[in-house]
Amino acid sequence: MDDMEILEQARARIIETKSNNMSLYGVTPSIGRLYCLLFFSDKPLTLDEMKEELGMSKASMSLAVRTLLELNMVEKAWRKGVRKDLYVVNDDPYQRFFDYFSTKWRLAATTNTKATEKTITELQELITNPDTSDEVLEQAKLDMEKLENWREYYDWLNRLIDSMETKEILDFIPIRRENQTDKDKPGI
Amino acid sequence: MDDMEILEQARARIIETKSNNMSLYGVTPSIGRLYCLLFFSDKPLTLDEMKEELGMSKASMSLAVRTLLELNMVEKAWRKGVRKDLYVVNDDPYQRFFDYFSTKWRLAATTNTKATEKTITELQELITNPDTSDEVLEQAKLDMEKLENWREYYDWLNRLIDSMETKEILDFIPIRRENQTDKDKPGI
DNA sequence: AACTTTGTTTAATACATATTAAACGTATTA
DNA sequence: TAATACGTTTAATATGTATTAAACAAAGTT
Repeated sequence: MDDMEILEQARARIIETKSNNMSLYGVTPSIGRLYCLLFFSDKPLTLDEMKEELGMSKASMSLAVRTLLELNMVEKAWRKGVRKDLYVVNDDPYQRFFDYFSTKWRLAATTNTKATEKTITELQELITNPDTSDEVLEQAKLDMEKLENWREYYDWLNRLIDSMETKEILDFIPIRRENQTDKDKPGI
Repeated sequence: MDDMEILEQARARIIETKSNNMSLYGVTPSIGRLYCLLFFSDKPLTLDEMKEELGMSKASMSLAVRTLLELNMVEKAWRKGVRKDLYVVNDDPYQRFFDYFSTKWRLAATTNTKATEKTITELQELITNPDTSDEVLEQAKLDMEKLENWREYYDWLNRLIDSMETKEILDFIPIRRENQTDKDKPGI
């Protein structure tokens, strides 16, 4: 096996693993493979190049790229004299992780909070209303307790997402730089 | 609209919102509805009761419950004299969140770390081998840099998941208790 | 042991989503 | 303005996953 084959095989392993695990970000393996293609590419790619490389249609590439753009996993690039749209990976895994939370999870937290608060208000009215039957009253009280527990959790979740957006989370879980050069090390 | 209808409608809103947002946990809306059914139920339910309530087959309920069990979102319950299996929700949203990370995300982090480290080793050999062609050598060096960046990130991700498993994350993002009773409050 | 009850697996079906070819709109070039 | 290049949308198809009925296995009851 020559050296080029070794390199290809090494990349193939990463692509295989990565494109499957990307289901955690809610994307399909084929979108994951596109991400990996861009990841290993040393230059921005066009839709035609992607289509060629992955053997898929241009329409698929267009949709896949849009998905990755929405997740902030790829970015548009620009090159003088090139009319076609070019794309490169956003090669910061931390940012990718944080962006995912500040879009998808934030949306869920917001939606849930709204529904929960509206419902809590309604239940409150039901509970204070003297016409409410005993059976419904008891159920409403139980539901209230559960929903307030959830509301508290969504508040916590929002603060967790805040800490990712502001990167304050890195104060708590610091990045351990590997090839730390001398000038980066704290002084004696 | 009588009080029972108001209660039902209130629950319906939560169920609607929640069962859709649960796609973040990688489960389908129908599994989400099952989770909500158990959430609002004031007693453990059997497969037959779930099937009845949601109008689905017993086989579906069996599969759905297993999925929720794997995610630690429901637990088996037991009642004297009841032969059928009983299930209740694990009603701790924080725990549910943490469990999700310590299973799904941990698995991804572990898998990716292994693939990445194995590949880094291979690339290292390729780089130190004097027979490697210049073209491959250059590519290998670029790949190395990217992969080491990722390895660092997986290390960070693992430590984040650690902090959820140990709940140390709550030292950084504390829970804001709402109906805090006097005895819970810190002394003067 | 024979008969029930309960939960799971299997194989078939229904449903949803990913993918594509073709039509379309828009910008660029000549 | 006509002609070309490019990306997106649309409508149809392919593929995969969710769901179910029926067969099966395991445990409980008589």
